[in-house]
Amino acid sequence: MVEKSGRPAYLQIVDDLRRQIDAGTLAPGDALPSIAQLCDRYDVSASVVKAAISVLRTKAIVVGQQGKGVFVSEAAIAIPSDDPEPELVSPGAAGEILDELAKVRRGLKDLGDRLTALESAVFQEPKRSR
Amino acid sequence: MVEKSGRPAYLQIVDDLRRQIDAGTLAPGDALPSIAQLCDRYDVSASVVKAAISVLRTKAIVVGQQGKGVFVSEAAIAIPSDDPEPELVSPGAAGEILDELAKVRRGLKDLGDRLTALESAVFQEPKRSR
DNA sequence: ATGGAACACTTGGCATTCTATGTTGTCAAT
DNA sequence: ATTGACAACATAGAATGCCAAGTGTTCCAT
Repeated sequence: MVEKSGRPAYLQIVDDLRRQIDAGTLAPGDALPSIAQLCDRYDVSASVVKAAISVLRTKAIVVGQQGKGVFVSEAAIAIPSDDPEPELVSPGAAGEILDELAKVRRGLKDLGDRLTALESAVFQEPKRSR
Repeated sequence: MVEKSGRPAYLQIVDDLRRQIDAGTLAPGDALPSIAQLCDRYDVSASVVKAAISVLRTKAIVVGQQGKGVFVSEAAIAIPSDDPEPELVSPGAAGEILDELAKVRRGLKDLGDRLTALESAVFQEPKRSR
C-alpha cells in the first residue's frame, strides 16, 4: 500500500487515516484498526504505524487508550487537515457549526431519555443513584 | 535529568525545550543541541530524543535540516505552549461555539458509553432480548 | 594552491526487541 | 454459579542498531 514516492511511509499513513476521518469512514468515537492490523494493511513495521499514530496523537486528532485501542477524537473534524499555522475560522462556517451543535444536542437528549428509561428498568437496587 | 515522575521522558524533554524557547534561551533561528548532545544531557537514548523532537516538529515549533541541525521555528513564540486540544483561535464567538460543541460531544460520548454498557447488561439477561 | 577524496557529524527513517500496563474473554476450580 | 487464574491482545515507552543522505572539515596528491 505504501507507495515508494518521496514521502515517508509514516506520513503516508497519516494522510490516509486523516482522509478516512474526513470522509467519515472513521467517525469520531470510532476505533482505528489495531497496530497489528495496520502493519498488515500497509505492509510496514510497527514502528512506522506507531510513528503515524504518534503524529495524529500530538495533533489531538486521535486519542489512545491503553489496552483498548486508538479512537478518533470527538473534535477531530474541527481540526484543519493542514495546519501550517492554527487557522482562523472562516466567517461562513458559523452556520455549519450551529447546525452541528443542534444536531448533537438532539442526539444528547435522545440518549438521555433512553438511558433514563433503561436505568429505571434495569436497576431496582436502592444504592443506585444518578 | 529526567525525573522519574509519571510523565514520559520524551514529554519531559519536550517541556524542557519548550521552556527554553519561551524563556529565550533558545531563540528563533537558533539550533538545538544535537541529538547526541541531548542524549548526553538528559541521559536517555536517541529514540527518546528523537521522539521529543518529532513532537516539536509536528507542532511546527522546530524545523529540522538534514545534515545541519534542528532549528527553532521563527513562529515558535506564536504557538501556545499548552494545548490540551489544538483549538482554533477564536475570532469572537466562534471559539465559544466550538467549545460548546466539543463539550456536548464529550457528554454525548459519555452517555453513549453508559447506554452501551446498560444495553449489553440487559442483553445478557436471558429473560429479555431486543 | 587547488581539487578531490576521506572522514566525522548531523538529521531522518525504519526495523527489531523488550518491558510495562490495561482490557477482555475463557475456563477451570471451588 | 461465582470467583479467580490465565492467556490473548491492545497501547505506551524505551533501547538499540542500521542505513540513507546532507554538511563541513581536513588533509593529501596533483
